[in-house]
Amino acid sequence: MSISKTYNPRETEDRWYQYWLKKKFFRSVPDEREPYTIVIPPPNVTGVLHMGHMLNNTIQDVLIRRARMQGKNACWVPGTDHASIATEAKVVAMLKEQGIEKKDLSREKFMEYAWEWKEKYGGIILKQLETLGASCDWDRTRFTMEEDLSDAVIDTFIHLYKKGWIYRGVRMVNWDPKGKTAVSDEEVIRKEVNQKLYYIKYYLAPGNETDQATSANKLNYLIIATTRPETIMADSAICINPNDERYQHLKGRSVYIPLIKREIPIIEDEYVDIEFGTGCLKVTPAHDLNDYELGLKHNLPVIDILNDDGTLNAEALILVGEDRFAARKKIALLLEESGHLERVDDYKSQIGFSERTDAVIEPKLSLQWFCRMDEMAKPALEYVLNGEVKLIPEKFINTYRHWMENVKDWCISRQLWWGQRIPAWYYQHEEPVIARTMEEAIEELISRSELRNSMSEVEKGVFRAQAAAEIRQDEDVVDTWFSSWLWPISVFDGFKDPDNKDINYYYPTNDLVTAPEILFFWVARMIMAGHEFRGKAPFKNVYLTGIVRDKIGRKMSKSLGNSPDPIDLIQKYGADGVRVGMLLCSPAGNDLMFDESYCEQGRNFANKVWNAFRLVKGWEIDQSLENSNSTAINWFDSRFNEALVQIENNYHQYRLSESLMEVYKLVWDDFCSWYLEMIKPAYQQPIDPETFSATLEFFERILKLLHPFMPFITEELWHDEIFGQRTEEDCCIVAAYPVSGAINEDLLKDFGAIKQVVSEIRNIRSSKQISPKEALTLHVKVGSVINYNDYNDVISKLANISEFTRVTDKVSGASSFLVGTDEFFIPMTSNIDVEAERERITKEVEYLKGFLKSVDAKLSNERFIQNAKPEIIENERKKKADAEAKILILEENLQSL
RNA sequence: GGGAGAUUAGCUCAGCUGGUUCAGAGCAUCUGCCUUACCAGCAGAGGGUCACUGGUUCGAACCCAGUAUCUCCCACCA
Repeated sequence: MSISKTYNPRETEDRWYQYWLKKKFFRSVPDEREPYTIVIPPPNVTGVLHMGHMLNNTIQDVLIRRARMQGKNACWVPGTDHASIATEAKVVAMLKEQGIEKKDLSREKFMEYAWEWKEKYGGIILKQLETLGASCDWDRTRFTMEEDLSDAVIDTFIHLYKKGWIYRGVRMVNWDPKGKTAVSDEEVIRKEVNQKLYYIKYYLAPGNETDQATSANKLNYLIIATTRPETIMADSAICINPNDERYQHLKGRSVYIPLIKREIPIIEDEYVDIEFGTGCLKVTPAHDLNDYELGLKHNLPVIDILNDDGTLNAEALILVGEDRFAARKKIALLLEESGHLERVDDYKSQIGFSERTDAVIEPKLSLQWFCRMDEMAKPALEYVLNGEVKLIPEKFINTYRHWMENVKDWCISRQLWWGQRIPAWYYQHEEPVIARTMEEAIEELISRSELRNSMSEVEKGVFRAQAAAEIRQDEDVVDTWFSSWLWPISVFDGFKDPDNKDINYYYPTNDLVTAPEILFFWVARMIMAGHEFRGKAPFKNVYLTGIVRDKIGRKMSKSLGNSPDPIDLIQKYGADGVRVGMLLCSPAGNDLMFDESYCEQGRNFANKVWNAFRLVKGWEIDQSLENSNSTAINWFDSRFNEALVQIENNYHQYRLSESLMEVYKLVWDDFCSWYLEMIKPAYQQPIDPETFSATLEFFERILKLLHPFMPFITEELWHDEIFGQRTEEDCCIVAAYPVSGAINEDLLKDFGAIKQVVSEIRNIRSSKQISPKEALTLHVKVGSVINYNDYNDVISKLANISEFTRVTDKVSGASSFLVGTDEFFIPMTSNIDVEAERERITKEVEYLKGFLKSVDAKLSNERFIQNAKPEIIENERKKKADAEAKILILEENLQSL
C-alpha cells in the first residue's frame, strides 16, 4: 500500500471530526478531575466566520485541546449572541426585500419573522467552527435569547432595579437614526471626517438707544461658525464669552435666526472658547450634548427638530421631511441665496458613528433606562489591579483602569423588538412597576394601593381586571450586552439554579480569549456581573488577541474586501495549515499582518510531518539487528525534553506562536533533519527493532505536541497500524500530553559540536564541489573533552565519512577546520590551494586577536574587576583562554602550510 | 487635547534581571543539489550603526532624557 506523497487534508478532516463527535470527546460533565473551562465569546447569531473569529477560536481550541490532553476536564462552551441591533437590521432589510415594512407589522409578527430568520441562518457560524476543528462541547450550545438566558436577564434587571442601580430618565443619548434606537457610549465609534465649517450671519434684533450709539461703527450682525447649519432652526440662543473684548456690545442683545427669523437671546458663558471659530456659539440644546448642558444652565428651551429617522420634523418650520444631510446642503444654499452665508471652510473633525449600522450618531434627548456603573466598577477594577484577573498582555491594565475610574452610566434600553423586553409596566399615572410578568406587576400595584387605602377582595378583583386591560409593558428591549455580560454565569444556568453542579464546578472559568475592542463592552461588564451575582470574577485570565490586518496594515473587513474567506483558506490549505498559518503570525497581544503565505507555510509543515511519517512507515524491521543508534536516540530524547520545557514556558505566558515555533523547529530540524537522518537505514536496508520502537515512541510524542495546533493530521497518523492496534478510545485528542523528562546536558552540548563538525564538512564539500556521494576521510586532533568515539557513527553517516580516526599530529595536505579546540582534517586528493587556505586562517586569527584584545581590555580594567559579578569575570577569563588556545592552533597551522 | 504602546535583517517577530544563548528565529532571497520520506524538498550562504541625539555605567538593543515616525485607546470644542 502506497501513501500519497503529499498530505491531503480533505480526506481526513471531516472524518476525524465526526469520529471525535461520535466518541463524545468534546463532551464535558463535572467529575473529580480539575476543570478547565472556556466560554466562547458568542458570535452574532447571523454572522459568518471571518478572520478575527478564526484567530480567536484557533487560540481557544489550542488551549482547550492541550488542557484536555493534560488530563483536565476540558469544557469549551459554544453559543451565539442575539445581537439585537445587527440582527434586527438584517431582518428589517430582509423583510424590505420582500416588500414588507417593519412599521406595518405587529411586534408579534415581526418576532415570528425574526425567529424564522434566526433558525435559518443561526447555525452557520457554528458549523463553520467545526471545519476549523473547534472542539466545543456542542451539547452545551447556548443562545443569549433562549428562555433561560432571557429569564436571567430579566431577573438581573429586577435585582439591580431593587438595588437602585437601574433608573429611568431623560438624558442626552447617542441616537442611531438608522437603527432608530439609542446606543451606549461604547457603541459609538469616532472617526475623523472631512467636513465643512459654515460661517453664518445672524442679524441683530433692534436694541436700545445707548447700545446703538456705542456700537455705531459695529456690524449689525454676528457670525457663527458651525458644521451643522441644518440645526439653526433648533437654536435657542447665541452664546459669547463674557470676557470677549470684541463682543461687549452684544451683551443683552438678541439676534434673528436666519431664514426663520426667530428671535433668540445672546447669552454669556465662559464655556465659549474665544479663540475658536468666531468666538460666537449657537446653542442648540436638543442636538448637542454641550449645548444641552448650557441650555439647562441658562434655562433655554429645547427645540427638537429631528424625527427618529433623522429627517426634519415640523418644529424645523422649513425643509420638513428632508433628511438631515440633504437638509444641510439645502440650507447652505438657502443661506447663501439670502445673503446669510459668509463663507465655508474645509474642516476636519471627529464624528460619532454607530458601531452596528455605521449611521452618524445624533445626540438626542430621550427617556431611557440606565444602569449605574460606579458601585459595580469598584470591585471589578480591584480584581484586575490585584491580579485575580490577569489581562494578557498587561498593557491593557492601564486602559482598563482608566475606563473603570471614569465609567459613566450605561444606557441599557434599545428601541428595538429583537431582544429581552424591559420588565417595566405602566399603569395610568403610577410609577412604573418592575416585575417579571404582568400578573406580578398588577399585584405590585395592588400592594401599593394597600398602603394608601385598604382594598376589599372584591375591589381587588375589579382592579385586576381593569389593570390587565390597561397596563402596558415598556416597548423597549435591553442592550445586547446586558445579556452578554451574564454569559459565563448563564451558560451554566447560574441564575436559574444558582447552586447547580455545573456552575459550582466550572465557575469561575479559566481563560477568556477575546478581542481588545470589547474590553469595556463585554469583559469589564462580565467581571462586574461575576462579582455582583457570584461574588467571584468569571475567569482568571483574559487573553486579548490582536486585530487581524492585511499585509499593508489595514484592518480586515468586508467593506474593504481585503479579507479572505476563512473557509476558502481551509479548502486550500487544510484546517491544520490555516491554524498554523494563523498562529505563526500572531505575536501575543499584537495585531497581526496576515498574509496567505503563512497558510502555505502551515500546509508545508503538515506535509513535512506527513513525509517524516512516510519514511518511518516504509522501514523493514530485522529482528536480528542490534541497536546501533543509542547515541542518536539518547540525544533526541534529551532534545525533546529540552524543547518541551521551552514550549511549556511559552504556553504559560500565552505565547502560543512561540510555542508553535518551538515545536516546528523541534520537528523539522531536530527530528527530521538530524534525528531521522542519523538513524535512517541505508537504501533498502532494514532497521533494528530497538531503534524502530524508539522512533515510534518519539513520533507519538511529537504528534501529541502537535495535536493542539494541528488536530487533524495528528489524529490521522496516530491511528496508523504502525503504532499497533489501537482501541476505539485511544485517540490523539485524548492522549496524555508529554511531560518533560531528564535532560542530559553534556550530551546536548557534545551534539552542538557534532553538528558543527558535520556542517563544516558539508561546507567544505560545497566550497570544493565535492559530491555528497563521495566518501571522505576525517581525522581529528582532540583538544577538548569530547569523546569522539561515541559519535563516530553519527558523524560518518551524516557527513559521509568512510574513515574517522584520531591523530596526535597535524595532517598535511588536508582541508582543516576548528570546532572549539578540536582540529579536524580532511585529506584532499587534489592539491590544497595553499594561498586560499592561508588567507582563510589569517582572517580567522585576526578576528580572534581582535576579540582577545577586547576581552583583555575588560580584564585589565580595574573597575570591571571591581564591579562585575564574579561569574561574569570568570566567563571573560574562559573566553580569553579559549581564544588564546585557538590562536595558537591556527598559527601552528599557518606555519605548517 | 490626554494616555498607552511600538520602532531590531527585505517581511513577521524573539531578545527575561545591562556582561558569548548578544546581535537571533521563521519566512523570503542567493548558490549548489531530482542524495527514492518530502522541489510543499535537501545542503550551504549572504543580509542589521538594534529609529535618531545625548546621558548614566567599567560595559547599553536593553536604563534615563529629548527628537522623529507609526499604532491603539480615551475625550463634548462649535
